[in-house]
Amino acid sequence: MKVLTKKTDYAIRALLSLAASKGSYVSAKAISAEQGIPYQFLRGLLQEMIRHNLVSSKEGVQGGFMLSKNPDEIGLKQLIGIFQGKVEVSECMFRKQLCANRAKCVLRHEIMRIEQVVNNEFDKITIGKLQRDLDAVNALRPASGNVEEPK
Amino acid sequence: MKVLTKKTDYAIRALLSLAASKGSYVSAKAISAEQGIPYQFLRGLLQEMIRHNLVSSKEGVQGGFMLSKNPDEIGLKQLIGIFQGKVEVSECMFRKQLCANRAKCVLRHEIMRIEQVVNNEFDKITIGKLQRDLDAVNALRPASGNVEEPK
DNA sequence: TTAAACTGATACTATATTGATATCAGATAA
DNA sequence: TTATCTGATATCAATATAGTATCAGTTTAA
Repeated sequence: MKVLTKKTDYAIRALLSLAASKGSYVSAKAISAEQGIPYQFLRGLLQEMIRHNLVSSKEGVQGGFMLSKNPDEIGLKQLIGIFQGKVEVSECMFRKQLCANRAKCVLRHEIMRIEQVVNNEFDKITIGKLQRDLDAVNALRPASGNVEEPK
Repeated sequence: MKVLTKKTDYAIRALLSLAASKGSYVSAKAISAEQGIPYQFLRGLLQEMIRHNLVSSKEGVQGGFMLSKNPDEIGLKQLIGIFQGKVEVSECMFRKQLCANRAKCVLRHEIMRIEQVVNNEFDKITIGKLQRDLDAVNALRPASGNVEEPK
């Protein structure tokens, strides 16, 4: 059971790159190189994030992408929602009718509680928070800089 | 992001059927009919659960399956582990080397906390607990019995 | 004024996972 | 001795995931 797919993972990293270059446009090519994300794949993710108003873009030379929100307003809950679909227990929940099986409904009740907890936690993890955590880590081990990419 | 796949869902229901017939063997056919689970699919799940010592079987006429553990000792955490793989953040976690990207590691730290919370919660939900919840529900609305299966 | 550096949009492909079906061999009870 | 079961596999379709390719259009700067 993978919690984060590549899409979400890459999206987070891309947003961290944008957050680090606050105020200026960063090209997909630059993000791709910096974060090791397949270029065309990344482009798709960026387009998706434009559609959700997380980033804005500028075409042409010197163009690229920029955050269109405060990093603290971009939470993992939303990103997971965009790239992996809303966290849900099972399809059963979307049927407007009573579950065919009572057991499932009992289960559902239990799990919806967990669902809420998980969503709350994911919501608390924002790009802003990750950025600060990242800075803290880098401050502790300044020698490694941002290289040290193991092959 | 689906929390429970059909496999886990079906497995839970099958175990509830077995828990309800404590002490006697229940055939896959009976479970299949009772819970609306595709017969051969269910058989596979039951075999898998035998391998994990959750149920035992008896071949031949009047044969079937039986719980080989106390219902309170079968938790969702284990079932999810069996049918969906252990809850994990991303593949990155299994690499014995440092993550290529620092951000991912920061993220990982955050998410491992959630992972723990989720696992603890899932562990608390056992077949025994669901069975009791189910009984409580049925006691409240005895009129509906165990029919009322919407087509 | 045009070439290079960009994004927008979309179509496509490969692989893995999920959900499900089919078949045959062997055990067991009536 | 046959109908009712499980054991063990093999196969398959649908969907999701991950990644690639292409072409059109925009913008800057030489």
